[in-house]
Amino acid sequence: MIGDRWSLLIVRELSLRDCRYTDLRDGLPGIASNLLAERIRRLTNDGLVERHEPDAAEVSVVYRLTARGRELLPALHAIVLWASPMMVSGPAPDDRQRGRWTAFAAEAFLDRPAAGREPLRLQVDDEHEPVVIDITPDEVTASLGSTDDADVHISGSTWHQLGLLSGELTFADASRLLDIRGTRSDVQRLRHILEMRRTSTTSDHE
Amino acid sequence: MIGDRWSLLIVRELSLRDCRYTDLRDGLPGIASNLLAERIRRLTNDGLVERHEPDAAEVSVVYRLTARGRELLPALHAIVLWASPMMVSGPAPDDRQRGRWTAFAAEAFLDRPAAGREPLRLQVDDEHEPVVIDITPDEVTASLGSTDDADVHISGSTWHQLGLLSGELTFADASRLLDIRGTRSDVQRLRHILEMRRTSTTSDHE
DNA sequence: CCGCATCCGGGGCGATACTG
DNA sequence: CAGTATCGCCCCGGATGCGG
Repeated sequence: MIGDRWSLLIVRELSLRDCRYTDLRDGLPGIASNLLAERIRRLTNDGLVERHEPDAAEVSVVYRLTARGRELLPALHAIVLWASPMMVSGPAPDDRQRGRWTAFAAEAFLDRPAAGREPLRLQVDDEHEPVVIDITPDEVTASLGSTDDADVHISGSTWHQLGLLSGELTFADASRLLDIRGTRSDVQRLRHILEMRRTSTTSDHE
Repeated sequence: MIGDRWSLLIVRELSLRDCRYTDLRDGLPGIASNLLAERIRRLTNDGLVERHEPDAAEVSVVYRLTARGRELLPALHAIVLWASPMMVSGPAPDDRQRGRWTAFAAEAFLDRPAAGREPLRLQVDDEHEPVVIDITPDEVTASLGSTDDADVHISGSTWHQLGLLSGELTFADASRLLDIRGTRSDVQRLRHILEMRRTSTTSDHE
């Protein structure tokens, strides 16, 4: 059900937001449209994806993950955690990175344990695709776009943003490479959250 | 590196034991030999697998996971946990199940949290491929073969064994479907361990 | 036997074009 | 926007061969 090409990537796209057909097409550079159609059909038949017909307020068909499809997220997160060292340290010349993928890696890295008392909202300023990351004690959610009321703003290279939010860079290193703005206490809270995750996931290989 | 066909399955095979070329071929029904050779080459070049030349005591080339390759196990475990409901409840007519795959699912299900004070050794009697599962406070390891000093013997249908050790069946249900033998206290300990994992992973959907 | 390399259909895949 | 249709190609699967 999920072993063939593109299927898990479609799930990844749908994990961040419900998508129209063209959203998926844009989010999966290189996919052929016949393959996208067939993969959606398969995933729908297998009960991982729902097709949502447009009602009065809506304009277009929307695909969304079912509960069963969402159960794949821990597996995707584990894969992303495994891959993030390579994404950060050795991006090939023609590798691309998108803000939404940074968001997904951040969800993977921050998801599991508790994350602090008060909610924290990050604005990750990617040139092409800014994302907002909300960290609450219960969960971490990312969404595309910009907000006015972020606690911390992170701008700079997409790769360094990924390094920070995936735990590959120490906060100290990342703050030299990125521009991290916010009140002293909010930045400290972010640092604390990230360092908690780092010690619990990485085996301190440096 | 791991998205194409067979690669992750090769990692799965190597996670249980070091394998010769033909071991892998046997463990991956349906793989073509040219593909196996090419996948091994890729995985080796990418640093996930090591080729071990036969020394004096050895007879044959052996492949084994590198540390980096072993870091994929959490991802594989997450996939297995996601898949096990389908493996247990709806095995298709031509689905196969092997003892070693039961062992892998058991590792996935039991791996994470602490597992009790004293080590517990299970003998899973599969007709074709019996496995021994050692549960210690620190880790769960499975190996192929039989042992004399198991604490608990589990015999019966391979599917039911998988259901028990992957948490899909309650211990009560499984003990009706399987033959579970051991001292009263050892069986209770097994039951306790399995029920701990069940409550922490499943959302009690029954 | 073991560890591959080679050869050979067939089908999935990738790119483009097309349509309601 | 949401797909369908078509086409060439390469990758995959299955069989066989072959030196160590």
